[in-house]
Amino acid sequence: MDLESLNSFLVIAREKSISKAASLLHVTQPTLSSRIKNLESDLGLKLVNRDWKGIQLTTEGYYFVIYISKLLNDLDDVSMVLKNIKNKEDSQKSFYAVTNTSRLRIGIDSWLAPSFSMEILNEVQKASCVDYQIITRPSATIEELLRYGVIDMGFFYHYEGGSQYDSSYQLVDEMVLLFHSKYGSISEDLAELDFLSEKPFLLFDNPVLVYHRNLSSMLIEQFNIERFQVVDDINVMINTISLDQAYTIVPKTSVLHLMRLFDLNIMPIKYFELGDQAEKVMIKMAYNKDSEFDTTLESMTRNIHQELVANYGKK
Amino acid sequence: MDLESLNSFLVIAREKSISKAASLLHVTQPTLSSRIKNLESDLGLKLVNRDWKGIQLTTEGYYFVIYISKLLNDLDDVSMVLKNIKNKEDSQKSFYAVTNTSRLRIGIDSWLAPSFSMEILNEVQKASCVDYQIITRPSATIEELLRYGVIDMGFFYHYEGGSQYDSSYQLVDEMVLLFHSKYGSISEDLAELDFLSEKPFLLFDNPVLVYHRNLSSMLIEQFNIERFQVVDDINVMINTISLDQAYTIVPKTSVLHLMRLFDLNIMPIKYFELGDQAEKVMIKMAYNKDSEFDTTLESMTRNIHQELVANYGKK
DNA sequence: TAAAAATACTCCATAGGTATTTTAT
DNA sequence: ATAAAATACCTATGGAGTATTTTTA
Repeated sequence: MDLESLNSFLVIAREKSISKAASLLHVTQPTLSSRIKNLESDLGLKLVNRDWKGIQLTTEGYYFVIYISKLLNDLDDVSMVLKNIKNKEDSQKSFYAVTNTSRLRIGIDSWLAPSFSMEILNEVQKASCVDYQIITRPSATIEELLRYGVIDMGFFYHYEGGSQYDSSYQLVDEMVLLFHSKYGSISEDLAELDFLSEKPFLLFDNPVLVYHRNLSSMLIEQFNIERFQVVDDINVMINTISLDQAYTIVPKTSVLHLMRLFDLNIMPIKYFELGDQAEKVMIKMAYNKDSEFDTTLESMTRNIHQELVANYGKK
Repeated sequence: MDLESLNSFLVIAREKSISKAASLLHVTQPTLSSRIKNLESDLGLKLVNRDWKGIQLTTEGYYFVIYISKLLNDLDDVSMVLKNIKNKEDSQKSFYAVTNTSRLRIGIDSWLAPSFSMEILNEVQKASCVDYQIITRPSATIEELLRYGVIDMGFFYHYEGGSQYDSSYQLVDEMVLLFHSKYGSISEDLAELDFLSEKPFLLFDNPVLVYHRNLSSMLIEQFNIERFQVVDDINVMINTISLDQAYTIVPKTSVLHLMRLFDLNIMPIKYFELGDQAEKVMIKMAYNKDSEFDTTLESMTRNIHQELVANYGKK
């Protein structure tokens, strides 16, 4: 699987014709033909249906386009930014700030960032650390960056089977059920909830959120969920629920920053902590022992952990 | 630039040695040497500094790692999801929902989604359209997906030089200055603001947000901003400002869903609409004329546009 | 001198081209 | 018959290997 093929696939998807795409890309038709053939065999599935009038995307092809187009755009953008750093000296000042290597780098999982960044920023401020940078990425990437030594501290969801950290603290994140506030306060027994069958379950379509996907599969079986609605952004999720179009289950921390709004009834959403009725997820906080900030990091991580435990409770 | 090289670069970055990376990747040292050499010449810059003890990342190298690691993870995840659709039949039910082709697909820019999704979901509900999907991506991707015919309707920021749409409505988004509420209500004259020089400017480090980058460069020149803080997530941005660690400027729509919290003083943030003092950005709403939903789309888009204008004003 | 990376050179795998066949209407 | 994609086959580029040299503490 190479970038050239991925781009070719996008052009083919747009033109709905290998021949047209070929002339646009200044290559021959058989070349493109074999490119997507290779792509398909790499993935182990058909991306397009061939037909004498041209081609059309398969279900998988549609799904692939939606992700690949963002991916290639992202790559282009990063390359462009890097090239601009070198070329344009008028943007130097601001990009120096962005790329400055000597600052403290803290990575946070994108779902944890809305709530955790508050305690983290507070602690950074206390340590009177002026040059720092918060990097928000999916958990797997945060773990990787920590291993690479590119970030000094990381806050992320940890799945079983992941690597071990000696220099880390942890925190348990439990699941909460989110639903429209017009439904009465719910009892302990989930099976009694009527909207579980009336409304669709809001499924998070983000390939990156492995744990959410696994969790969903589990729930679907456990509660025999039949109807689904799909969403890929937490704000859209919140809006969907507040319009009573669906219900869902998320890790508590991802909506912690919103709970005050739920409680004050500023947002018509209620939540129910599932406790042992759903699998919990583990949050890890680790720092890089090889970092130049080593001693500071140790105490910062400990303080942040204490702060988080105090604010969000449970172990 | 190919995926193999990008992955090799990550392993080299982690191992801080070409030789070690080579043995891990089961290739020879000269092979890897030439791979990153090619990568560097593609990008037109040095990613690593060579030295007799091994290699270390340049400033640009650091920046690149942070983006590339997410990018490759994303690609792996998408491939994995697609493979799973085919293989595991137990996840069929939920993934059918995700990949179902016949539903109405609506794309929204990630920054517009928190506020716009409310009106859009409302309209979808009114049209009693049960099978729909909201796709959240950067504006450039939304435009592309619309052109590909992969989504039926799109809401995105439009930059000059972009393509034209006959089937579209538009809306002007103006800039707002965000700062801690402890500062008094500000006058019309930005030059008088004391915190403009006291606090750092919060820069959004997201290569995807071209318009924000351009805007920043403009402001930096206009107000001669010297100090910067860097952020890559809107929630972290809000938290930073509410801790009075910085101020910033964003398109109004991206914080519309939070303004009520600012006004009610639930969040200690004030905003000031910059009006003509900063360049405005254009929001486009377009639909796909070739879609099977054609007639419905026409009226839906119009209704949503009316609704948005009524709620968020100005043209 | 030693450990790492760069260079020089060779080879072969494969991507891409040309010519042709297949397919479906 | 036609317009598109697939197949067969050939060619040549460039990626990967081996052997060697350069670099610097």
